[in-house]
Amino acid sequence: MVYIQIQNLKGKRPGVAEIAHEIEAPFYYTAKIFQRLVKQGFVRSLKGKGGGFFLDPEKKDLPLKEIIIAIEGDELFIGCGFGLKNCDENNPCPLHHQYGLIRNDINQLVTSETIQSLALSSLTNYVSLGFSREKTERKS
Amino acid sequence: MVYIQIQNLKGKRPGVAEIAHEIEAPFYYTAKIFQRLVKQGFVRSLKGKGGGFFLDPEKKDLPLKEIIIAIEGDELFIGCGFGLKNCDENNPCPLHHQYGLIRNDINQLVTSETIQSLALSSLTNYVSLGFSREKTERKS
DNA sequence: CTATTAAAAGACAAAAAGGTCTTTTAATAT
DNA sequence: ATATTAAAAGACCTTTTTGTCTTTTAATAG
Repeated sequence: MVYIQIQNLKGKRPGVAEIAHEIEAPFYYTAKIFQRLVKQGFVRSLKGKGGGFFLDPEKKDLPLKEIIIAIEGDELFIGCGFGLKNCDENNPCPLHHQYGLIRNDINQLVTSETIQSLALSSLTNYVSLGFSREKTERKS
Repeated sequence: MVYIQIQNLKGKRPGVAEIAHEIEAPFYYTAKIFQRLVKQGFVRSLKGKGGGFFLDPEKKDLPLKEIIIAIEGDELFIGCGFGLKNCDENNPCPLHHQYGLIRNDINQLVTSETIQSLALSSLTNYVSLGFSREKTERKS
């Protein structure tokens, strides 16, 4: 989704083949995943010539966290480091406190960053896409 | 494994039924997992009356990291936050730096903690097992 | 209107993870 | 020795994840 938004900001709409190549995933598998994302409303698509994927202007500022929760649930953000069901403040597992600090940082990261913020920083900073090895031109 | 060591420190050797109950996992599934851990040398076992699982004195001070790597590889400790194969310092993904900080903390945690250190802190501190809801007596 | 392009839908299939059960082996206690 | 206990081994099954392919639908260009 970040890659799509980066391309959108450049006025392009990438298709399955392009996205699959960038993230080094199989074509058909990537296609299926985006079918789900479109159905869930996170991404929009256009068929036919010049078609491809793009982000709804209202969705591009969603924090990563909401997208992750919609796709795989909130276990990462609230769950125990050992995966115990009964672990909480009253009944902490041996890793409870220390893992809690890390989990807080994860929450902080995915709450403050959005598809748009990551896309913009990829374009603004001297940071290549991470996806492919194409060279980014700097603004200067 | 931490639960086993806690029990070992109390002079007991828990069996599959007890461990499975504590971690709220199915009996047979738990049994299979420990068969693997025994085969890999992380845990030892004794059959028959009074039998059960216990940690080799030499293994109980292994950092969690080594155990995790042996079981599921080192992806968690070196991998990209977005799961990209091509992501590195020269070609960073949009999350590279920020996720790197979190990954460092994870590495720090699993490098400094061992089965023994966690077992001891469960027994020493006012910290219940996290596993069951049994009350811990304080030392005082 | 027709050809072309590209995603959507849905059927399949392979592989991995999760889970169950039976039989065998190795301890211990009597 | 024998009975009992408990893990080891391995067969088997179910569910989920991953991956592939064909057909259909929708958009655009000419």
